[in-house]
Amino acid sequence: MRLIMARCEVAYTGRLSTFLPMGVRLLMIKADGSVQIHSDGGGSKVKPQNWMTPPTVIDIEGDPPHRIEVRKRKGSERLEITIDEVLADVSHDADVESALEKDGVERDLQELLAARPAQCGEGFRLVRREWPTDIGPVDLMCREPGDGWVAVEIKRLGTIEAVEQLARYLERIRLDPATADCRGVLAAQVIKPQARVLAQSRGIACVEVSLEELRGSREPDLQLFSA
Amino acid sequence: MRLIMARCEVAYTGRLSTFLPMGVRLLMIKADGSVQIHSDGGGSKVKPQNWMTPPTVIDIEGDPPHRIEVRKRKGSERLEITIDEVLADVSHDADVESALEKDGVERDLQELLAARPAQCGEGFRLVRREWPTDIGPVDLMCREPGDGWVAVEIKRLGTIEAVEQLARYLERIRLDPATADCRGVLAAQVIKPQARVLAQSRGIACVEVSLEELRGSREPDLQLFSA
DNA sequence: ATATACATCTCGAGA
DNA sequence: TCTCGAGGTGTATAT
Repeated sequence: MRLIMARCEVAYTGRLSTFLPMGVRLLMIKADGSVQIHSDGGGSKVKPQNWMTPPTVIDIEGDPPHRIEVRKRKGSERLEITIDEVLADVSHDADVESALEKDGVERDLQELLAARPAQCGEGFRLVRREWPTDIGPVDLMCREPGDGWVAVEIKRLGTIEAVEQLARYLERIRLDPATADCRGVLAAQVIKPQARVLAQSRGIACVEVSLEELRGSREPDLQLFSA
Repeated sequence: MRLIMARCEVAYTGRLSTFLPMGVRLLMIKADGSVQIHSDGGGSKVKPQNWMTPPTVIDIEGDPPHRIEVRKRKGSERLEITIDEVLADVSHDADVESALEKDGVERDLQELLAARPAQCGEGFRLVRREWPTDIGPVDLMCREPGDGWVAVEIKRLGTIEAVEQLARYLERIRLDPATADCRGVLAAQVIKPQARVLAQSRGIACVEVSLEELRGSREPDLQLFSA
C-alpha cells in the first residue's frame, strides 16, 4: 500500500465527469490496483472523493510523482491526478489475507427463522428454504395450521422495496393452482412505517423478530419437551 | 488526518457484530471524527474493512497507541481496535474545503430531458417537472400528440426498482379521472434486460437516452429554425 | 430529527 | 462474463 499526501487536483471521466480543484489530499494506492483519494472530512466522510476499483492500469510519472493516471483495464474510465507538491510518500505492506467475520446479516436471520418458523406466525411449519420461483427464490415457504401456504420474505430492515419484492413473488406463486391461496409475511428486525402501510394494502402481514430472542429461544421441538 | 499503520485486531458491535483478526492495516482518523480501517486489498477494495461515520467519540489509549475505542455519539455502536505494534504514525492537515464538481448525474439528465421532452417519445410536450403525487413527485409529466398524458421516470440506470417505482406513481395518477389514461415511460442511459421485461408486462415503455446526444442536439425549437 | 432517493454506489454469489 | 441483490450501505435533500 502506497500513501501519498499531496497538493493535487483530480479529474475523473467515465460513468460521469468530476473535477476536484487543487488541494491537499491523501492518495491511497493498494496492492490490488485500487486507488482512492481522501480529503480530511468536508464533503466526503468515509467515502473517498475520487476512486477507481480494480482492475486498473496505474501510471505514475516522475519521482517525486507530478502526475498519476489511472485507467480501468476494461472500459473507458480515467482518473487523472495532477500533483503540485508531495508532502509525504510512504509504502507499507499491509495485510491482504484475513477475512472479516460477520454475524447478524440476513443469512443468519434466515437460518434462525428456518429453525423456528413459528416465530414468523402461529403454528407455521417450514416446507422449504429458498423456494424457487421463476423470478428468484422466496426465503421461506411454510404451511399454516389449516394447511394454507405462506411465503416469508426475510430482511434485516423491512422497507417498501421488501414489500414490493414479496408481492412480485406472490404474483408468481399464485399462478400455480397448487399454491393459489398463498399468503405473504414480511419478517424483519425492524419494519419501516411506510412499509407497514404498503404491506397492509397488499394484504401482506408484518412480523418484527429479534436476533437476541431468536438466539435465546429454544427450538420449538425442545420447548415441547421442556414444558 | 492521522494515519496509523499498525498490527491490530478490530471488533465492531452495533448494527451487527464483526471481528477482524490480528494483522497489519491502515487506520485513518479524519478531522471530522470518521474512522476507517483499510487492508491492502483482499476482501475489501475501495470500502474499508471497518469504519465509523461521524459524529463519534474517539478514545486513543497510550503513546504509541495500544488501544483505540470509537463510539457513536448517538446510538450504541462501538469499534474496538487492539494494537500489537505501531509501524508508522503520522498526522497531516488535508484539504477540508473544496467541493467535488460533478457532471452527468441524474439531475443533469432530468434537466436535459425537460428541455427536450421529445427525446422521451415522439411529439412529447412537457407539462411540468416534478409532477406531485401523494407518494412523491414524477420526474416529468408530458402530453402526447393526441393529448394523452405520459409520466416519465428518469434514471441513470434503469432497473426493476425503477419500473416498480413508476408503476406505483401510475397507480396514483390514474386514480384522478383527469389523468386516468396516463401512460408510463422509463428513460435511462442504460436499461437492464430484466427491467425491460418487467416494464413490458406493466405496459411501460422504455427509452435509452445518451447524455452526449442530448448535449449535442439542439433544442427542438432551434432545430425548426435551422432546418 | 426523520424519511426518502441517489450513488462513478461496492461487493459477492450464481448462472 | 454478466446479472442480481445485500449492505454496518454512505450521502444529500426535503420534510
